Amino acid sequence: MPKQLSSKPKPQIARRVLNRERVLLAAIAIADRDGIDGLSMRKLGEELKVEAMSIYNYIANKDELLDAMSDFIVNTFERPASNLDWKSAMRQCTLSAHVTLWAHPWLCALSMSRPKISSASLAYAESITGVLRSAKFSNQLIHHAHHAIDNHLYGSTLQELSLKTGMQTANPEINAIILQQMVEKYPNISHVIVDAVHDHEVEFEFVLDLILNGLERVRRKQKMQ
Amino acid sequence: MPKQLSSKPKPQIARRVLNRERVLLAAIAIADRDGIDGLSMRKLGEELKVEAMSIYNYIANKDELLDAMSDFIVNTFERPASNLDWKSAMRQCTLSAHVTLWAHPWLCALSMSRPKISSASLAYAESITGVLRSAKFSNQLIHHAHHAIDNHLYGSTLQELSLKTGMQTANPEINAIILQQMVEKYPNISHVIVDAVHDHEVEFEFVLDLILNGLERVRRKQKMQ
DNA sequence: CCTATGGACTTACACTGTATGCTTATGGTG
DNA sequence: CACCATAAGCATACAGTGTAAGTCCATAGG
Repeated sequence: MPKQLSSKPKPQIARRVLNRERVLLAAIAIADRDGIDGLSMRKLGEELKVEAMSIYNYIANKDELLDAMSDFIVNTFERPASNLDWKSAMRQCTLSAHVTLWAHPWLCALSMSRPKISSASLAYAESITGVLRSAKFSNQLIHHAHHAIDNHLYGSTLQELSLKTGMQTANPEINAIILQQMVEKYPNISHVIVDAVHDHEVEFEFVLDLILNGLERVRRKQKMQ
Repeated sequence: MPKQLSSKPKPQIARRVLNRERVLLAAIAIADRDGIDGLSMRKLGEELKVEAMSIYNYIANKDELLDAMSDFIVNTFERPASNLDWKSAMRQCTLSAHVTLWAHPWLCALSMSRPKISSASLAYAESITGVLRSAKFSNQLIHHAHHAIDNHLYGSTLQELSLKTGMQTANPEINAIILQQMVEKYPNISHVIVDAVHDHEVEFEFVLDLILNGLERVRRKQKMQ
């Protein structure tokens, strides 16, 4: 029975120094800085100037925290523009997501290794599905297209990232020795590797266009029937 | 100063109950059965009827063990047949690898999250590169093709697997509620999802063919110039 | 002012990988 | 045959992990 008619503005509760968003942002900051393996509950507590166990007032367990972190980033993905044709729209938002994934190198492995039926992923999928429906894709083809693009986005980026850290870790001296042995053991690779351009972005866009063009071709064939 | 001229046949050493292969096979068996998270050094020791620390006489550390496990499986990948055209050969060996990856659900995430410059991966890459060179792919296109196919193989399979375990974990009752909410929140997805066929194998082959056909098209265009 | 509440803290437990040092069975040598 | 260096396997220990359970106390509501 509220005494005042005014809606309670702040149900402020005792000594609230933490909140879910602060926890989330700190966790993401640590993961960005030290990698996902560097994120432990104790370290997160330290960052928040709080004991590790206090965090459990805002999250059920670490898995839920990881899910929430993923969702937080996925929600920032650029949505496909509605004023473009389907291919340009998909191309643009996928390249944008690609950049975002590079900014949070832990996200790829996390999203791929756990089932993503999160609301964030669904919301993003919903917007994509909308674009493809507008372009008169068949339902089956929408399903295939979504799978193909989504997989390329996460899969390729993950491989790029793990290759990057592999290069950083590797000893250049040892690398030289390996390269020497390569020529003997792997003549085909050696032959190809010298004059092929290695650029993540070019590579990513090439395969993306391969997929998009292929889908467009199937779409047109279906419309004729 | 060897007394005998005969080459020492067996430098057999004291009380050898373990060897690297036995360790590897046991580790793979555990990972297949209990998942990669279920594989701990103590559990592996138990399986081998040995104390955990004894295993370290055969591997440097757990990371090396994981690498060796991956290599072991990758070495069993079916190589592309040399008597087929490049597309059929690639299609066949990729589908075969797909089956192998399903048999060892831990392998995908492992291979993708660590840099794979292992000799096993290189050997497989070498055979693929050979096929593409025979088909007169340009060096740049070989690089793109390898990336595209490899990524589809590992990426798609990983997504399939994580979705599978997601389904197994999920409560069917809760699933029904979610489906109800879906119709309201995600009309596009709901519309599409009902009459699209969900079959990993079909899906996988569709995107694979999308990529292979796209590559063939680029190849032909390059040959004309 | 008093008290119920809930957020932060403390402690503790079962795990993990692995460094270190010990024990003991064995093959090679005198 | 006796010895012993060697290394395979063992036992212990440590720092780290996630988190269950219980304590303490600042604050908001009556």
